[in-house]
Amino acid sequence: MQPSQYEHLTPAQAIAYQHDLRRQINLSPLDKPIQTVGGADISFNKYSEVVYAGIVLFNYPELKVIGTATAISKTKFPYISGLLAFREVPALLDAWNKLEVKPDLMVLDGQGIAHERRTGIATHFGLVTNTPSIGSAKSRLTGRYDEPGNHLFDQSPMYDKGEVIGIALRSKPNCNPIYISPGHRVSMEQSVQIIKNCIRGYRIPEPTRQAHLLVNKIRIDDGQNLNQQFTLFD
DNA sequence: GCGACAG
DNA sequence: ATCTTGTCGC
Repeated sequence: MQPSQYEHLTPAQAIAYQHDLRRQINLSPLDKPIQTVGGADISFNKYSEVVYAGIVLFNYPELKVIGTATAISKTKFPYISGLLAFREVPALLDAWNKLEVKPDLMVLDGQGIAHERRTGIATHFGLVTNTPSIGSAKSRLTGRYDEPGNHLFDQSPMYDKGEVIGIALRSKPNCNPIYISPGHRVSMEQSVQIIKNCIRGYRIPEPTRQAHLLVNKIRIDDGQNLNQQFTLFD
């Protein structure tokens, strides 16, 4: 199945595809230390099919920005809880394909295996690109957990059907936790450690945080261009 | 049937 | 997710 064809899938077909993807997940630990990480996110205007995708590359663990890539495309696939990847991955791949050099690992805004079928957007993206990936979500999709303590990096495991599917991590005191889960080709423990190394005083880890700022900027800029074009005619 | 429900 | 200013709390 080609991501460019996702918009033609029915929800039932998308779910069937997730069952297929699930069998390909590999959560064995990374064998080599990573030197670069990428953060990805998308943005869009309410009621619009236009999506703005962006990826920011950093060296690791210093986290200096070493590159970016963006893409603007359209999607017909609606937002359906549990099927987020079918809406966002195609646009992210457009940005991904523009990168001169691919990062050793990607951090996505959403779940990895902390998903009812273990196929959150981070897992989906990791499988499609055959790249190690981690999911860092701002809210819970599924799984039960006890609230982690209120100190930096306090954590609590998330369970679903008897297995640990993620970690609720206190990335900043007095803020809600973030939900970390491996996407593909990285272990649960490594995922948490890498995300902790990407926290820079904000609740959201730097890769995803910078990607979010980037896509919002290109979205606003794009809106400015539209107004500018109309202005040229009056 | 009811409540939950990534972005 | 997006629309948006001030405001309560650490």
